Amino acid sequence: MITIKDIAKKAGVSRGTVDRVLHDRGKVAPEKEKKIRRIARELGYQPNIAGKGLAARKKHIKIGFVYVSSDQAPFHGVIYESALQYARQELQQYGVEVRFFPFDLKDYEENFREWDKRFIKVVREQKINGLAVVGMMGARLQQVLEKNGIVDLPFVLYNQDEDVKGKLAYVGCDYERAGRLACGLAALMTKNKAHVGIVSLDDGEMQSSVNRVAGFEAEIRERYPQIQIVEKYFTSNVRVMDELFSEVQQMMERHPDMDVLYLANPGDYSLCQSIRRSGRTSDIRIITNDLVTEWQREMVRNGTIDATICQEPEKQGIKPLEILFNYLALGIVPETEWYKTELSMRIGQNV
Amino acid sequence: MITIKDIAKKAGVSRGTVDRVLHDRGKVAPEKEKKIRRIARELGYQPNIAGKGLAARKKHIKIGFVYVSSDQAPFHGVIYESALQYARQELQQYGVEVRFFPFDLKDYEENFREWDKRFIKVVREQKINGLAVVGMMGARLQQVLEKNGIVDLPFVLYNQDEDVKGKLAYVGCDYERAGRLACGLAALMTKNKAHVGIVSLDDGEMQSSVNRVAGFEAEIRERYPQIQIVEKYFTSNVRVMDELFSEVQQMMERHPDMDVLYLANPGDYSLCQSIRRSGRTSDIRIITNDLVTEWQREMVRNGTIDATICQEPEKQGIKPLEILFNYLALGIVPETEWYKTELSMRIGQNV
DNA sequence: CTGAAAGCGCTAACAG
DNA sequence: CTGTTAGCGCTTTCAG
Repeated sequence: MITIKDIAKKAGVSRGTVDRVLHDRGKVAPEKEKKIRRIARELGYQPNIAGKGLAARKKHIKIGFVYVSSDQAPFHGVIYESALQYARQELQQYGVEVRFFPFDLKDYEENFREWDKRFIKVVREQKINGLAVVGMMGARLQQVLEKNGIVDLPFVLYNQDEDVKGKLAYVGCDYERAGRLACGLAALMTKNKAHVGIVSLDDGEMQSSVNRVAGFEAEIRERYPQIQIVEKYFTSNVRVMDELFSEVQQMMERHPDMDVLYLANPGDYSLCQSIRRSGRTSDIRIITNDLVTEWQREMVRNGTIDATICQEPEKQGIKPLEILFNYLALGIVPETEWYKTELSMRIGQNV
Repeated sequence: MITIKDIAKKAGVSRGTVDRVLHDRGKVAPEKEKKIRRIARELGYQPNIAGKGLAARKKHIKIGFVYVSSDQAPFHGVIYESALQYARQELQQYGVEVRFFPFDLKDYEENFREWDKRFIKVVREQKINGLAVVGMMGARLQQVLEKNGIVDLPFVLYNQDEDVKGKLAYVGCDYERAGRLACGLAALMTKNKAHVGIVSLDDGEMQSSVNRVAGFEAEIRERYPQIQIVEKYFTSNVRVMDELFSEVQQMMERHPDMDVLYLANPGDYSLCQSIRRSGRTSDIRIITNDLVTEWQREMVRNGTIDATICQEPEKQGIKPLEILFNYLALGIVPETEWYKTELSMRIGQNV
């Protein structure tokens, strides 16, 4: 294994100088620099991670993690728990500290000034070196930081992509592909001729949901001409849980041939239970997204939900921290701008 | 973070002594030992992995990796490639060397004496510290080693479990569960009333295949009383690829209601293509296992295969090495005896 | 049985 | 601009 020491000896300089060249810090005489780079290349120098890891504690790295704390979003709960555990189990060993910034969607709209203020304060005082931010907040926070003179903070987004200055990477699934996968499942369930009702608990503007539906439709066009979407229903009014059910019932009455229901953004899964209890719909196949609570798992096990498409929430919590750690502590730039989480299909036998 | 130094100071001993106690090496005065253990516990000492990692090079660890090299087994090719890359990219950094021992199933039966001899020679001369061995060879190799006076080598098995002395862990899927999953898929495809033909390219004794079929049948008993297995056909005669197809055709003629074909151990996937080409079977659903060659992927994409169940071959190559490294270099004992690889379902949309 | 010292590879801090 | 030094946490070795 080639070490920085080998390079230094061969180049007739000190390890410090080699380090400077390899990390573009400080000034080094041009000829020396060239020589060092050449030798490093020739020898095929690969920095040793264990060494870097040990030395990383000198950097006193601090990472901020912004996440959705609402109890209404168990999916984000899993993300947070995973991040927390990773921070404590792994990053702590390298002297890296992680500051968590919970925010509640509804609450934030009312008290964003206060939230922002506290956020800025902590980022500034604690000298945060990088941020992992849930998509949808990235651009907003970047703006807030800039307004307060904090620039050049590396960002990693997760769960939802955004175009943000300083973005190192995005960690999350391909929602369009998730929709395609749902369509493939619908095809599998119906010998390629499903009559699909799509229901989503959002206003029809939510990116994830929009992309899922788009993927579903694209797959119909490209592969399953016999599949029909009989109706789409979007609603963001969360107080109408029972009403939603009666809407779906009416939908099914309007389309007696409907045999697949795709919940693009199911929110509360109680709808599935209501449908099953209503009896006469027992042979409709229900496809949902995500699987985080034990209750949801149980619904898949007992057939209330026929299939569901998951997107690795754990990875969405861990990977952003890992990317930031690699970047800040080890100097490793992410290989890709988009770390795709795996889309896995779950049925009763593999929840 | 608590270090070994903190413990030493608090206990009034040297770091060396603490190290001895914590790793049960050498003798330490009983009172000192107790004190050190107590302090370590009280302080919640957690060894630092980066530190251990760096110091690990002093151990000159060598790991042996025994794998199936046959070109007939692309699945094992993926395992090998993954292990190789992991060895080069990760383990090499810690000064760990990996010696690979390919063996060809047929060839081995003829020349096992020679193979064994070479194996023993390398293990002894290179002072191999641990072995990752493909299941089915574990017990045999353990025996050979013992006969040659080499004992106490830690083993990690993969792909197939065995009861082997010194086994640290097994890495592989739950084949019974894979069979259950296949049954769940069959149910999904047929509104829970499939007529299934099972075909497997083995003599009916192969563990993985036996367990898959058992799982399939168990799931029928427990969940899908309406599903029937119309026929099972096993053959290990590989020269009869075309014959196999005509066997399956006859099977389908005997059971015109057969609508799902489960290939428990497909070997060569050409059968699927033959079936599709024969035309009149276009609405039969085919479920297979594993997905490694581009050709197989293409068959899933274009609908020749409807669904397939994968078992993470990459992990089967990497994890055994990781377990051995953790054990030998970092002193970390595996948390579980069975590292289950994930069973994922693949259809045209997520190959 | 125990302590002291050296060193794994890398980086930051300091002194020139 | 450059070299030297110290140290991250751990393990091995050597000397007692």
